[in-house]
Amino acid sequence: MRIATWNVNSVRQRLTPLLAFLKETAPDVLCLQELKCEESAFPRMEVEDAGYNVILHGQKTFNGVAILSKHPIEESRIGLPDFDHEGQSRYIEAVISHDGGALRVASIYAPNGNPADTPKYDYKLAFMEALTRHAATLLQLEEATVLAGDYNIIPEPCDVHDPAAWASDALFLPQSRKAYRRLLNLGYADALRAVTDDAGLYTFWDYQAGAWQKNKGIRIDHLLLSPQAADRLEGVEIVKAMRAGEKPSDHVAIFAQLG
DNA sequence: ATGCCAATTAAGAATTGA
Repeated sequence: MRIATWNVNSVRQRLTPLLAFLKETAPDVLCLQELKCEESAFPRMEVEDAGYNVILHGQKTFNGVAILSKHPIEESRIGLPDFDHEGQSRYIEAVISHDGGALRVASIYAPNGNPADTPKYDYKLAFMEALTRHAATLLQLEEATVLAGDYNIIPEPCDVHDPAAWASDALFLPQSRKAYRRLLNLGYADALRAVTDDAGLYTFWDYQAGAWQKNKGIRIDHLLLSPQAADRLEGVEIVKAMRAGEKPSDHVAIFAQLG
């Protein structure tokens, strides 16, 4: 069972790379973020023709999340409980059935939060609080669960090319990192950190200032695994080559393989 | 310190992103 997450930065702009990705890597489940379109504009036919079931929560212009699955989608929820999302489509969750088992998967697009001295940062922290509450509830189900997506948080200094340059950024502020740790401390494993301590493993490179060419990246796309999922973890792969493709997203996909 | 680039909306430039 291979689960991937990818911030596509507009699913319509990224349709060709998306279909190529599905064909070449054949994920069992793919979580997408930043669709940047309403459901009616989502390329449903193309994705279904590629062999995927799809559920999504779209929104005009901004945000938007989806779950694509080769396997049946049994149940789903849109939005976090007890959270006023202010019209922003950032959370969708589904149960995927496969080989007689089940896997719960969430596709998450956490707020950026910049500039940090504005209500945008308050919203980021409020979202993380609501996500943490819900993640705690999900743990009580004692299921294999994967909380995947763009968390917009750099967990540790080893996850950013130049920690000092990001010190006052909403993605790397102590309160942001603390919110991420709080989520892990519930009992979730950061899939990448379960398999390696290596520094410099990034999932995002800015379009600007030659960030990709200079490898000035950050790690902000994460797969969080419940204990039942973490016990099945066999490997993690960041698909770095996607960033060098034609019309790339500024994010690349990351896979977790579960046995 | 700021822009650098990309996408959206909508018809030029503003907003958002990270």
